[in-house]
Amino acid sequence: MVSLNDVARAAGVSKSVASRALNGDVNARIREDTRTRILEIAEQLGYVPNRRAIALRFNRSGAIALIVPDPNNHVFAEMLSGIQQVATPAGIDVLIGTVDHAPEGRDAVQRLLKQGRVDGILIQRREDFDDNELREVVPEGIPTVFVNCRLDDRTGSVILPDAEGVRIATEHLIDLGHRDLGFIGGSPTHDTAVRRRIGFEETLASHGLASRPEWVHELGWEAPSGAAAVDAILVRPDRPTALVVASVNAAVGALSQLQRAQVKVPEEMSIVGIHTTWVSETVFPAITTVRMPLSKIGSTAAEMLLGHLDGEALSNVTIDDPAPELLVRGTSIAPTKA
Amino acid sequence: MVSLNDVARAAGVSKSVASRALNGDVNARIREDTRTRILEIAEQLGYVPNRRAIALRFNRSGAIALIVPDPNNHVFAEMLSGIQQVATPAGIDVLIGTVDHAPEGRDAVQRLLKQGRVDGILIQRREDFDDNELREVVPEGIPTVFVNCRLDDRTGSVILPDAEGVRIATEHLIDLGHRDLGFIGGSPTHDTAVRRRIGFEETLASHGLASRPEWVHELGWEAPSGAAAVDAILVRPDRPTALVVASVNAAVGALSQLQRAQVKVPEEMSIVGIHTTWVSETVFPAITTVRMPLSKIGSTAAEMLLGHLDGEALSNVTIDDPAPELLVRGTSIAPTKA
DNA sequence: AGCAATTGCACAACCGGTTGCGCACCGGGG
DNA sequence: CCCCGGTGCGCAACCGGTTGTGCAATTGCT
Repeated sequence: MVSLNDVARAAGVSKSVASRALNGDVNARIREDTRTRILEIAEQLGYVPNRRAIALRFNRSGAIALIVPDPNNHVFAEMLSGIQQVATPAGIDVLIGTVDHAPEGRDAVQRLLKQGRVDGILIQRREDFDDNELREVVPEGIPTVFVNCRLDDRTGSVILPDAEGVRIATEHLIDLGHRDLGFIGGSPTHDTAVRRRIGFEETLASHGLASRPEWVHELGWEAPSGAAAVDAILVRPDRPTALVVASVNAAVGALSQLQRAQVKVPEEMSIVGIHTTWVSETVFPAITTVRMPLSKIGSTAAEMLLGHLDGEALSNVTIDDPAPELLVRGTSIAPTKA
Repeated sequence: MVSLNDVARAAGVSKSVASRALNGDVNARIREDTRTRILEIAEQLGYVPNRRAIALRFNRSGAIALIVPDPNNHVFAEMLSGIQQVATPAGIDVLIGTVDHAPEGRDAVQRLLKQGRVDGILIQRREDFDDNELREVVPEGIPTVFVNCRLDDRTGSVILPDAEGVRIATEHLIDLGHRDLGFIGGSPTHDTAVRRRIGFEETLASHGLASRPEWVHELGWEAPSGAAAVDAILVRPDRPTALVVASVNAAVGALSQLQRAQVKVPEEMSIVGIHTTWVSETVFPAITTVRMPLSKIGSTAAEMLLGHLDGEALSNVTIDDPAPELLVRGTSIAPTKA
């Protein structure tokens, strides 16, 4: 590796002049020909500043960590792309990590910062983390932005318009003529899951409809939970004619489980999910969903974190632009007269 | 952050003694009580060595990069878990990156190393990278292990038993009685795709069956490619009774497209895919697949890279333990007599 | 007691950058 | 001629560790 010293020596100047020339220091007094000579030699030698030295000098690593429950998740991938859109131009690298339950998880996350590997973290709540556990993993004082989740007494979060998204999904079904609606939600330990369920209940209420507790199942966001919720609904003698599923993976699980149970979708049961992925677009029938601004949540969170590292205050933001968008596919039609 | 200096000062010793005590330097001559005092104080102060300083001193960052075509991919996630299993205990962090086409992609990858952000890279070939482009992105001399792909003249690769996996899939169908087999493969620019197609052809040949070129489509590994391949097969008057699909996402695409075209799976068309994910297990019918040792490929590649960074030679390895495993699900049955 | 060997620790250089400051040299004005 | 200010550059400290070496104090031996 060619170092600043190598450049300086080749140019016949000292490290300091070389550094100032390469950084374009306007206050530096350097003869024009010296400056260009240094730049040329640096170019020629392929000089690249050593991040490790910079990191030590400025006590900044130039990296942030993204802590996710499960990298095997499309929602995460779209968020990541938004994060990279902000981080990469800023010269910031992104490190992906997962977090176990405390105390191992807590230690791992804190080590990242204490060791100076990263300057701050973006963290997505695990579905099975309650507030206390989340608080313990990310103690106050470490630069953190919560993504797609919120911890009540903490600032620094970016969330989606969850209630609004669910309202759009629910009203789509109501507009089609459905009156008997079920809800398959995430685990209620997760604040996002709670917001979505409330969005469902409120939308029903605003249309003068009642929520049927036996049709509301909050088991989790992944496919098996969606399938289990369908099982729980199908054992009952009376069924809803449509399901609002508060996640896309659970919607895939629900759809498949309905097909397994020989319930025709959408003829006998409509489904609307939240978020859209290649899977929900690919399966047959493709799933009607509400697209949420996932990429935007990533970019906004990254901007907030980077700003915070530069001294700006954290805040709690809800992404409302772009607005949630209904994507009508093949799993939602008017209820068939029985 | 508490530094070594802080510990030394609190213990009333010099940096050097503190460092040697904390590192358990056996050659160091330190009085026993001094040593324990230092350790206690370090513990008490919560001292954690600063990685940035270590990185600068040893010219090692303690991180590796995993370059993938698309983090939104289950295959990648399982590999990542294998990598983390090796890297984490070794104190090595993993940075996830993607790579564009040259020259931007090349520059981005090389900057990671030149800047000293990472010590080496694990790279998975993009489906649309030919040998030359891959070679350009990762020039000789930078510590690299190719994962799930191989570049002929380069050492340092870990691949799957691709031909063997496809053989198992193909023979499963032949054993069921299928004689008319189609093949949906990845883009032939990718060496893995080529190995799998060859595995298909050879298995057919070894059973005295002929491959029908019009039933062999190598469009890509993702769901839309699988769907497109199905379209291409269905337009013909004669059809195979079963499909070997060389990836799992394309298998999902193929299954859904068949359902769209009202072709009953598995009654009218069987499908066997390669790799298994929650999607292939969830959809209805669940897809019969061959599980490949994806986690192992990750751990093996990580071990090779870390070993190489410690001076060991690179090699080209095929993972044959655990062996590929046939998972019979719902998309493969004996052909129905027409 | 005298000398060598050993013990216990501190000093300082180094990794590769950035940056405050000082110094030599130059030209211009009184 | 002297002084002053500006110009162009180098010196050295610093970030936080590791490590070769030096030096005093203690110990051991005769």
